[in-house]
Amino acid sequence: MEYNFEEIEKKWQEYWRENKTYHVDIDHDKPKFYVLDMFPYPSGAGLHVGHPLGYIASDIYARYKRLKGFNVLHPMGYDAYGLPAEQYAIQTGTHPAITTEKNINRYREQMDKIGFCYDWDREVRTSDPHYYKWTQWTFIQLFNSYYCNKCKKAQPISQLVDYLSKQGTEGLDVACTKPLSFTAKEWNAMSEKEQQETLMNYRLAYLADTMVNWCPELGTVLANDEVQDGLSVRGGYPVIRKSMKQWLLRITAYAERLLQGLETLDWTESIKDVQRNWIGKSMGASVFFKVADKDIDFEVFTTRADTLFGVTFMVLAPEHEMIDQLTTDEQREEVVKYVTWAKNRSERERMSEVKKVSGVFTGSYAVNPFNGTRIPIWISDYVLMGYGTGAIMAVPAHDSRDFAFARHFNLPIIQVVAKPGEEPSDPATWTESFDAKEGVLVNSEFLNGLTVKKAILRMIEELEKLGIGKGKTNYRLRDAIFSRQRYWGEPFPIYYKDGMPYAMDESKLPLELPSIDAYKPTETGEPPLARAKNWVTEEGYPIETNTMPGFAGSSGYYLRYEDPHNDKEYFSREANDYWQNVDLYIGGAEHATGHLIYSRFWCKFLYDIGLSCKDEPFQKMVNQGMIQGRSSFAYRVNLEKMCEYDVWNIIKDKRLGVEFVRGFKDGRRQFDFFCPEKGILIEINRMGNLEKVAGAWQEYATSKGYKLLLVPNIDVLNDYRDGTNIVEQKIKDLIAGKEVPTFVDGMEYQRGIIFVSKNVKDRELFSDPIHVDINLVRNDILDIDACRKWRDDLHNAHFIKEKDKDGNDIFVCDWMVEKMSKSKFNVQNPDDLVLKYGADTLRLYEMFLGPLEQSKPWDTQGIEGTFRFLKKFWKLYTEVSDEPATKEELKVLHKLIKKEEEDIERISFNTVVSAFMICVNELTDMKCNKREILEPLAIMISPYAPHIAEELWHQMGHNDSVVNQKFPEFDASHVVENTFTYPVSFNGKKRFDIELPLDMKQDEVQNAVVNAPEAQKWLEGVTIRKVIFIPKKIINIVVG
RNA sequence: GCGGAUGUGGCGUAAUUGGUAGCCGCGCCAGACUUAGGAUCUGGUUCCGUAAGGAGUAUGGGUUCGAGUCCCUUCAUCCGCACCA
Repeated sequence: MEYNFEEIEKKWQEYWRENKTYHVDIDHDKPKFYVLDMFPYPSGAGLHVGHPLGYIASDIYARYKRLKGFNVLHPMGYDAYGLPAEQYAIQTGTHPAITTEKNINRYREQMDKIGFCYDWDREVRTSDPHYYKWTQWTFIQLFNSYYCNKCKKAQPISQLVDYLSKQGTEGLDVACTKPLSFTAKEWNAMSEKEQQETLMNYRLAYLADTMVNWCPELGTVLANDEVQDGLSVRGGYPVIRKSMKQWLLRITAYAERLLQGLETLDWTESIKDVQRNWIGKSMGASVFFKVADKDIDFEVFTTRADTLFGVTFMVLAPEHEMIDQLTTDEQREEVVKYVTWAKNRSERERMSEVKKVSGVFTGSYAVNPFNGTRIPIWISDYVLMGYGTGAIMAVPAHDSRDFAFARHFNLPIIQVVAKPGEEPSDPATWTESFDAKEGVLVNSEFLNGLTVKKAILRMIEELEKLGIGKGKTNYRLRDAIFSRQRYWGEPFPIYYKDGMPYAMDESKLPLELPSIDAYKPTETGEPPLARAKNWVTEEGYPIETNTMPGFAGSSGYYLRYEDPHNDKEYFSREANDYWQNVDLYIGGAEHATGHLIYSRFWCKFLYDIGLSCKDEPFQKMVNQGMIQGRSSFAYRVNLEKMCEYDVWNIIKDKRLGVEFVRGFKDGRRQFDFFCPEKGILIEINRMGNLEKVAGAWQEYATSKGYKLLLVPNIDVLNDYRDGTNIVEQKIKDLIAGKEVPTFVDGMEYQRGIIFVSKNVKDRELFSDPIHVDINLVRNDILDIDACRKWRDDLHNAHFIKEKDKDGNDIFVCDWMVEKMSKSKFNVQNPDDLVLKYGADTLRLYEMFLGPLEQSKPWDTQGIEGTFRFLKKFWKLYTEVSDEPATKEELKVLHKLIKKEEEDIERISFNTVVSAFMICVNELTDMKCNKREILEPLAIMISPYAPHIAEELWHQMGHNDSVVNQKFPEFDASHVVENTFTYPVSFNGKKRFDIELPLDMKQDEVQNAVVNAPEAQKWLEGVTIRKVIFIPKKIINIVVG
């Protein structure tokens, strides 16, 4: 019987659906395992072969764990809110829900064909009110919480209100936007509105005026990770900085926990590094500097308190609030000019002109607290308001940016750190700063002689003693902007009373997204929700018109899968106690600073309020690499270049008896070829171009006494096609002194693209590669007929072919690895492959391609190999016998059991496919058809190729699903050997093999090897110095 | 500039702890069968060399009886971050 994958796959997909094979429930008799794929956004383009890579890997892992006795949670759903559907809505008026639904159905259809073991009963969609009810609910909890720095967790805001009413801000240590200071009396005297305003300083979800990334084109605000190089990641539209009232999440409160938590996670170092970098913790000191002749001071943040004696100027960011106070009257005009200029620069300009030094002097001086030196205070945009205090102490000797600034404005440079063992030198002679992370302090009074590390500590000590500074930790992480001026997102459960926001009562949830007439912002620039009718509470208070960003719904989705139909709570205690967090999370690495950090924050908050039993969402994560496309190119002839090339081949090297030169120039005139001896000028070009210049050039030629030959490209091409050699004949006639018409109209030129095969000689001199559809190419050989039909403009294309070794004409294409994309005609669609080879082949091949984490090109041909393997596998089961298996057969099986277990556990899926192939090759050679081998083998391949496994399992007489079996136990006794074939090396170079019993002792082994006939040749004339014998590994004889 | 990753046949890769470099597959070569195919099967396939043999895991060096693997140097490619004080 043939391997009919089409029938088999359809049959079992239906069976699994009908029998709810993949439905899971809490089962306290089994350990749980949670395998999750990153939440997909259902884009309109559907899946290409790169998308299912991670899904197949997680599916294999999930199925494997199930065979190993785990109760495996493996759900799938959709991150259904997103910009593309909304952009489409704006353009066409189609409700984004309709577009999204359509895309989801397409995704689902594609996924179903691949045979995943998702429990679809648990599917969630972020745009479903049953789901976003809990997104809104979580937002309310964030709104009603603050972060206590002492107990290091979120607390109810009511507790803070209580505290403030009793003690004011005295002794308060909580996360806030700005440190405030007031007494209990003052607090109690505040109006309700004032109190609400004050609380905004502490809430974990708060409303504030912020500089945001505003994208006018998209009409919305974007998060930092949604902007790249001043352009929106989605769409590539310009982004400007703008101040707007926005909802923010106080993620900065969790900076330290987000950083520390990384240590407990089994993620790649590179992703952890990206997150560490994003959080950007730096430990240093905050120092207050007094301003000379004024009774004010200002604060700077530095990580290098040790270099305080090297400070020769101060720099403030142009947005610094004290600029006005610090600017002297003489400097005012210039300062205002500079600040205005700096503030109006776009983020893009500022970033692209990083190297340009600009700045202005305020006229004021700060005072060095230790030696009283007056330090000029400058303003420059190389200092950012958003980091630290927006003011720095500049140490030009040891900071490259300060150095550049000092040199530009001629400010002094003082060296305070010397390289260990080196004398300080004159900074005036330096060409760059010495960014000394290690070294010994000099010119620094009480710090002299200390190492950098010790000096920092000592300086902080001194600062604290004087009460003008203290050790401080700074984070680069910013609070997450949580408002979007869009329609297609979760509405905020917030209404406004007296201009102050209030959270709705939880009983009002979900607050459903209203329908509106158009999806654009209003004429007055308000978000689309402002178009909704009656967008007010029952009491008539207006409801927030912003919606939540994409990461709102995707931050806690993995928890909802644990209890997706719960109407009463986000998820039940019971479900969460059982399923806990995700054990294995598979997805791309591109979410490192977005989803993966927001989810961790979300989780930690839910942990703090006692909802999630774990404070990290994804215990182990694997980031699959990208699948790249293998594009095919045909070389397209550049007519000009080719014709010149052809003619040159006729005349070069005195082939026609006279010398020609290429590229002859006379003044502004330039000709392709020139023969000085006979005075012949030759120019090759398009007919049209030749006609234009013919008159003038003829005149020039006549005046010089030259003969002119203008050759239309077409003549050269005709020579090429029919070998008439008219061009050659013309040139010969000219040389012979005959009269030749300057140019003769050639035949009618049929416009058509000319292609040239890859290995045609000198092809690179006259052709350029263009993409051709990979479906037209097989083994790099182009199907010319198909290519002609592919595009209208190729109907009459001409192909210059080459010969293969049998003398057949073929057209060879070149290839290149690049991104898989429609425009490159290199997209492989999983549906097509499933149709042609079946899902099992596709699954195996995607894994076989290489290590999951690595990026690799998709080889269109390679899939045939795995297809052949499955056919070979199928054949093993043709007639299953009940005879007992032989020792060798058992050994083959158990080798595979061990290999598969070990490799799946270490996420090495590609090597398992190889191992299957080796096993099947060996069993085929042995003609093995024993049930004792084939039954466990069917179970073992089921994670990879579930359909064929299920079919064969049933064919062998079983009525239950292969999915519910147990993974076979490895029995080491089947693989023990009593002999080993040792490689014998001389001086580390392997010379021959020798089979020896494993229990042989060193001296016996030595004897056997030295006396082996193959060894004699290598022992001749040398002495044995040493014999290395490693049992079961190698024998190495050192001779000399 | 900083940080991370990767570099092995024509191609994708394998070699799990320092122990036979190139498993498995694609492609290619030869053969068998054939209704002469983009089917199937068998054998071969790192490079140089007829061979014996030699060379060989980006580069140069080191440690070791032994290095793709460990250490140092340089180069290339990819990714992330970037006036972050």
